[in-house]
Amino acid sequence: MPSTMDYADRLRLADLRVTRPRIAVLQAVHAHPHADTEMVIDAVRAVLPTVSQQTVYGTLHTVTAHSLVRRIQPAGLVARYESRVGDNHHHVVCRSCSAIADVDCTTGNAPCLNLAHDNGFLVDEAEVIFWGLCPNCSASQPRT
Amino acid sequence: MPSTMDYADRLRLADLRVTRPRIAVLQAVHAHPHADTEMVIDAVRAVLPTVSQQTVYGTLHTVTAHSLVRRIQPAGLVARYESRVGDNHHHVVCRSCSAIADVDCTTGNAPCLNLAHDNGFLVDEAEVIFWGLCPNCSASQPRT
DNA sequence: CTTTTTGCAAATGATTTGCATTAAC
DNA sequence: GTTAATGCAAATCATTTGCAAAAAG
Repeated sequence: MPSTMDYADRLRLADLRVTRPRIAVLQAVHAHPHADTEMVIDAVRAVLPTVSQQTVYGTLHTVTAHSLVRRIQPAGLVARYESRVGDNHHHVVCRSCSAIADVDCTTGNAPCLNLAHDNGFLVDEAEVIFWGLCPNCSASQPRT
Repeated sequence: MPSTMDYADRLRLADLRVTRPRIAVLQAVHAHPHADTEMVIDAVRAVLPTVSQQTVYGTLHTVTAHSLVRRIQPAGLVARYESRVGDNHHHVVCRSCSAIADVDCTTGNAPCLNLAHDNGFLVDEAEVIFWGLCPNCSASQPRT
């Protein structure tokens, strides 16, 4: 697992100033995959109690823009963040409890990236979200 | 193109009461694919000027719940609605102007549904969103 | 020291909720 | 006549914005 030093280095590599709130945010996202902003705020404040909500919002925006974290936002849910970046993985989302899990790419080589007809769009990313029920929720809802 | 009568029939088939606002909402969604709520409100009021904003919100919710329209909400955008339902098609979204176009499914039959590992989730839908630049925006932004 | 980041407070904006009135069946 | 849908108003809630104070390089 990356140490505090690693996060400072990553910030420097991205030409960002190294601050305690930023390191705490990166740590929080790494420690809590798919956490939303509220959860990140809680985790950050466990280490730095005085960090403001807006700083966390701003920092998440900044580190997302510099690809230090990835933002995902399935329809109807608030934004979530994760530290796995640049590896083209996807997500399963529970319709009932909104739990999210990673899905490493599917059948062979991202077949969905091959558009039959792209309408003239210049496509740079294919985002796949699988919807369903997580193990817990499918157990409690035998048949809808 | 479906007539007013068709929309009434569809509402009845879904065990929904037939009202003028509902018919106007279904017409608006059909006439403006990928319209957001605001655009639907405008289109509805062009026909029925007194329909309230909340009625449109509520009606879109109701008809979505009964699968008469489909709701899509790419990350960072407001909810959009379309009348193509049940045909498992996907979308391309422009990062610059948020234009949306349909993408008919790619390699054969929804290959993305084959999860390598589903984490125990009971998956019922695979939603694919392609991100890029629409023809207009890629023309005005030669190279970013 | 200069520039960027932080914190505080207030604003924004899409969407939801509660309730009395009205329309569908 | 009953039940469900509409309209009005107010509330919610994630997220953004403006600006002065503090910290980073």
